[in-house]
Amino acid sequence: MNYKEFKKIYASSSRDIAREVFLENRDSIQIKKEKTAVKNLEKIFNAVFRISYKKGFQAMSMRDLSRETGMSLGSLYAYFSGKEKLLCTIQTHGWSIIKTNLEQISATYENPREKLRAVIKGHIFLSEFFSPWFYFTFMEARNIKPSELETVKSMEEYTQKIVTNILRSGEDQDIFKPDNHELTASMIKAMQQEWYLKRWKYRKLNVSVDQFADHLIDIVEAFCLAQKKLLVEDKSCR
Amino acid sequence: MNYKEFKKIYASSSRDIAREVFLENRDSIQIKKEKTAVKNLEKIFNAVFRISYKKGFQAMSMRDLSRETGMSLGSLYAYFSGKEKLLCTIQTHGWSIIKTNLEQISATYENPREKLRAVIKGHIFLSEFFSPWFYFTFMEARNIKPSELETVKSMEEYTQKIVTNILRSGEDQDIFKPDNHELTASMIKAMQQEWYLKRWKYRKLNVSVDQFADHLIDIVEAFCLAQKKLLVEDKSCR
DNA sequence: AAAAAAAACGAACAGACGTTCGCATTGTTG
DNA sequence: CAACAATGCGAACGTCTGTTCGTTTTTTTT
Repeated sequence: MNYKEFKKIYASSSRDIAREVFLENRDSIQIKKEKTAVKNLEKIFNAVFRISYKKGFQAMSMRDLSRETGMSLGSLYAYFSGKEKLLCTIQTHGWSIIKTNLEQISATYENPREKLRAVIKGHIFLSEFFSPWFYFTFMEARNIKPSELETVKSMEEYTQKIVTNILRSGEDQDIFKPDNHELTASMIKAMQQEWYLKRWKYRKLNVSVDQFADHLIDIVEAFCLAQKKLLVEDKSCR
Repeated sequence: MNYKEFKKIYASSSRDIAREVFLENRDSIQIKKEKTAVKNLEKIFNAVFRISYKKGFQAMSMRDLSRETGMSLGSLYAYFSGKEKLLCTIQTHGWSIIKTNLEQISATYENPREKLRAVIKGHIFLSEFFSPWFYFTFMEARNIKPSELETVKSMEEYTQKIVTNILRSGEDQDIFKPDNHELTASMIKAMQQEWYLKRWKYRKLNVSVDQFADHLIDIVEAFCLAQKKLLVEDKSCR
């Protein structure tokens, strides 16, 4: 599967995401009409991402946000009870996007090698598709208050566990070689994060998301596959 | 080389770093006596790192810094002309630490395989030793003003180029297999960064810096070494 | 088109921010 | 132990912050 095919299957617009957030927070949002609320939520999120990317969420003032969205200060507070709540909503929903999609992808495949490929690629393609959400979720994580922070950290551990488990079950079937799979999973995650944290670099290098994902999989398989399988190139599930 | 040996060779205290910063900025610092200045600079840097780690540099107020250092607001401004200057000084010196040490390590070895190992390990050991500097340099990079930002970005490219060049010269000597070395170097860097960005995770997993570095080198060599060399384990330069 | 509901507005407020500066304290020199 | 320089101090200033709320504008309903 390449990114183009991926997009066809998992297509969902930023409008769709805004609608999800609206339905989840209907009680705390003062706007009744779905159409109005969704339209403005979308505007708000995009503005937050644009400003935060440049100077960070803390440095973004509500007046910045008002200017960028074209909405007044008063209006903004009809959509969120405060700046803190806004941050928290984006964080929570960001993780929910990652979790939901990754679980679905993981459940689709049985064979560990295929599964590993699918999950690695899936994560990268997701981060490409929801780039601002991923970037924001990572970079602004430390700004949320301690009570919510535990939720976020457990999410982080959860997504890593998915990869660890694949490696472990692959080892049981003699497809992957034995090793410290927690550590390997961490490394994989670090390389996946690279894609959305340093996107500007790869645009400059003219590296496509497909190239990046394939390269990462090559590295992982060169290390993880049991030796005897190493020289037998399996192009079938590429 | 392991971390313990590394520390012996490259030992320098946070006091030493403070002295370097003092000597570099003697004209903009109002304090004349080296002993006083260095002592307080050290206090200031440590306080900045502690606070910034928790809530970020932007969110740190000068009153926070005053409280954490035990110095008055007025005193702080004798050491730095302003908050912006403080950020800039730490950023600049952080990169200088990385660059200077990495160049020295790189120059020590000739053989590409040894050189690659030394540079990878060196970077990780450096980041362990100067952990707050590395973390701060990465996480607060986007807060510096655009004019200085180019300097920082070129530093980033420079340190990556060191690895790219090793891979290239290794390919010429048939030690490494041909590939997109820029991309591989990026991946290596991403994994190196993982160590100082997520240090809490590895403390929890009980993974030592030596284990981490060795694991990373195993991954890199499994992928980079030319096939015929792959099964011949070379323990000599571990 | 009148009445009611929903949404948008932005001046105003209290508090926190970075920075300054006149004065107090400490350390050094003759 | 004066005299002086060096350093430390924190109240005070203007600006910017997040947030509120009475009002106006827009949309929907009658």
